Amino acid sequence: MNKAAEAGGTVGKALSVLDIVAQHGKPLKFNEILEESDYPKPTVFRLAQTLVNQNLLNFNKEAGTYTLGVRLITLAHAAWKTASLAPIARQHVLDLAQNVKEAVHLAQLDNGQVIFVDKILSTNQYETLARIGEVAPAYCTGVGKAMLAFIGSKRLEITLKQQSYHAYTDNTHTSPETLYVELKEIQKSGIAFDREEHEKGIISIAAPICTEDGTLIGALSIATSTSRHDIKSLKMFKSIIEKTAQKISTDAAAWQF
Amino acid sequence: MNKAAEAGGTVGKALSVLDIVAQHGKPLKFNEILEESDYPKPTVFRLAQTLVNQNLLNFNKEAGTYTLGVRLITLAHAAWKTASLAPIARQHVLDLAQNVKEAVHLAQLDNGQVIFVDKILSTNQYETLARIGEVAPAYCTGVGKAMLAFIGSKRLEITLKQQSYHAYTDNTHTSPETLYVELKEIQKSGIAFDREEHEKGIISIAAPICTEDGTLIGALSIATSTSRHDIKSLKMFKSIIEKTAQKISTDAAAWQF
DNA sequence: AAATTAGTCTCATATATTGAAACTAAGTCT
DNA sequence: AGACTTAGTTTCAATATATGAGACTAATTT
Repeated sequence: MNKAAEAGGTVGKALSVLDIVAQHGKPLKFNEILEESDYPKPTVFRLAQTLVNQNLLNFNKEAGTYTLGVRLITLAHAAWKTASLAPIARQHVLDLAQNVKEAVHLAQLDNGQVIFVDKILSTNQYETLARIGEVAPAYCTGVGKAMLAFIGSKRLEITLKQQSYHAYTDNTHTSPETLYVELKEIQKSGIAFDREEHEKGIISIAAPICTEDGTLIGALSIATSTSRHDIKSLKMFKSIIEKTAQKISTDAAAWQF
Repeated sequence: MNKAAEAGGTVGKALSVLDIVAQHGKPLKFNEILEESDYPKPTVFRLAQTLVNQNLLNFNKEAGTYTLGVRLITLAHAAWKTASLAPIARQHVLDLAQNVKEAVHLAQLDNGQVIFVDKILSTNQYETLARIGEVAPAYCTGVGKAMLAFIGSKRLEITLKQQSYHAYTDNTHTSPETLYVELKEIQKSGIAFDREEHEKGIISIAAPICTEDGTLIGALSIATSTSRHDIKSLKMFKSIIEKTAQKISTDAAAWQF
């Protein structure tokens, strides 16, 4: 289950421990970490110690629990600023959100997973902050499918295998085959839809963001609820979302990507 | 210069490379990393490779440059959600910002440094996002001094030594001695001020956030510019900022901290 | 074409990591 | 209480891993 953990190095093992803590999202006792880990007790113990020394993990002496360390937040700030599309795209994402008065999401692909690098919500503009960095599956989200469609055939082949095809709703793709058919359509139309595939009641329209030479760098979506829109009315946004994606693309090119 | 890098382990060395990339905030060539690093060429090379394998670094094959990897953003999201005060304090921070119509900052202390875990700006509510995770020195910021004053004497002693005492402005403390005198006052009053010590024209009033039993967990500040306020008028906010800190403290206690 | 520089690879050596087992500390049960 | 279970920590010899001087290659520069 730990994605990149099979790597031999010590660093990989340490990160697998970090992942375990991250995935649970709550303070974990040593034993809980141990059970999830593939490594023997003393090894995990030392790995945890190392991570604590490095401020990547935090050890609460009273409760005897581990949580993620604040150093990660510092690192991520730098990552977000330099390695993500977000700072470049920000103004365009804001403009789009203002324009359509709906939630706008900016995402990138990492290891077959969707990572949201920016989110602007229409109703409560503050909620946004809490959700940057969230991950979602690629095969059942608008941004995910938009990116898969333009990822290139070799990488797509690998990525299709990485997906879990869990049926979140009745509309979720449960096999690479049906997904592949839809991706072909998306390649033609340049636009992807999420038809309540990840969450009942939530739909979205998404467009890929590519560089001049066609390299995929991210995706953009307008997400809303079935109470306010349906797929038909989302199609109205096709033109504006494509234009925004285009603007982000040119800005990204200017700023060496 | 690399804080926790002297640790013997491989993980520490790898992180020191990560830090180098993070600190520069731009794509770095191998050689640039090498020059900053204390380790010999092949070692740094392999460390970088490992980090790329782990998705902590990103290697741009065309440009031959390294940037931070998106995996950090995912990790940080988890860290922010579980290990920082921000999600617990959020509503109170928002309320305070609405109330005073000035920027409100929420910070924690890590290794003698201030880390901003939440920021709400009065004017442009969007700018906030870009700055979470930013770090600042403790000895010349409102939140920093508020935290130092309540950190406890043994930890204070260590932390005072970690500060650089660089004179950002004419008002910056340049020695532990004068700083210590002010910290004593802050302990009495329970409130700290930034008198343009970090940046000319920027002042703030800050309050520590402690648990029931007096353990420091963070700090809160209202920051503004000298064009809108002076220290005297900032004192108006003493009561409201203390009340907010108190509310956050009780909420934090309820949610096991 | 020669010289310089940046980046990658090799391999004997040194070192850090490993994990079975033993141990301590802290609960649980009878 | 004392015996029993479980969680957390330490030891230490065996071993796998990381190390880095130097060699090599690729790409620039002179």
